[in-house]
Amino acid sequence: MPELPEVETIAASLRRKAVGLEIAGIELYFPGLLRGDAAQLEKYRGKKITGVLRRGKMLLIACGEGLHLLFHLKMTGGFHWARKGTPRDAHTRLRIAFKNLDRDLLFRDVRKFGFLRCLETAFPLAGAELRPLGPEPLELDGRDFPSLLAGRKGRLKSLLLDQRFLAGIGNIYADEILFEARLHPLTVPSSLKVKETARLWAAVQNVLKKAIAAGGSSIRDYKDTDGMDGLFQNEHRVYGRKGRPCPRCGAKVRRLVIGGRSSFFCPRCQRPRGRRPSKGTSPSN
DNA sequence: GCCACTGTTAGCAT
DNA sequence: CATGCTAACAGTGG
Repeated sequence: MPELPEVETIAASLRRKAVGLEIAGIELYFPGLLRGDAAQLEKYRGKKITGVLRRGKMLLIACGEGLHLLFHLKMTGGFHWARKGTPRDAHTRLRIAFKNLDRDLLFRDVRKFGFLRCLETAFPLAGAELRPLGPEPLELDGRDFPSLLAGRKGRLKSLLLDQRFLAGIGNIYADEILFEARLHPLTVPSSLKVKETARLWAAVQNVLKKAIAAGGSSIRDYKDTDGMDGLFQNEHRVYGRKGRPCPRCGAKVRRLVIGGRSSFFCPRCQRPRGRRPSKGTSPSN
């Protein structure tokens, strides 16, 4: 589910509605969610939420005294508020109750890929989960972008999905970025010309900013913290649009499997150039 | 029922 | 090291 724009939307919402609340207790319904010792959760009782950060696709809830809750939502994780006493459904993995509040914050995750790590450090960004991440795409200086592509031999689509390259881009936004930049997903990154690199950088910025402004993309599971859908799916130009006309030239959008991921692109606007032989299968639908 | 597909990435192979 | 494929899980749709 959540890529950078969705996690940013969730973080902003929690920042507005959860900062300042005092944690009354945390209930863990699915032990597999927690990386680490369940006893750590006890330390959060009585702590106030002091801030909410996003790093790549990860969400960091700061609770003072160096205590942080680090969530990765993976494919289907998400938060929502529920009245105290509302029965949890089968996919609710965690509940956070607050002092003097009649609503709890619930974490749901159908596929159970998500995780929670309790960090007890003033420098959570240096931890094992966050340290390997590449730069934040919306904070990086564009002048530093070209060097990130130097010597990269794989496929551009796969590189965009590599969180050590840039943090936060997932399958939807990789395809939308490549379309906007008019670059074929199989392009060899190190072969990009100066102008193509500039187009790619601009596309990264534009697509992510527009998606955040729209509250992210809701394809099937994603809802924000208040149960609202994002709107950016209405602006998708290639993702999930196989066989439909390219909004730029009218050619039929094609689908390739690259690195096991569906990849949608316009065969006319995104010409194969500097491309390596496709190892992707040719899906029949 | 079976098969393909899904917004992620850790872990393993090459 | 860099790159590529797949399994982990649960649900949906053809």
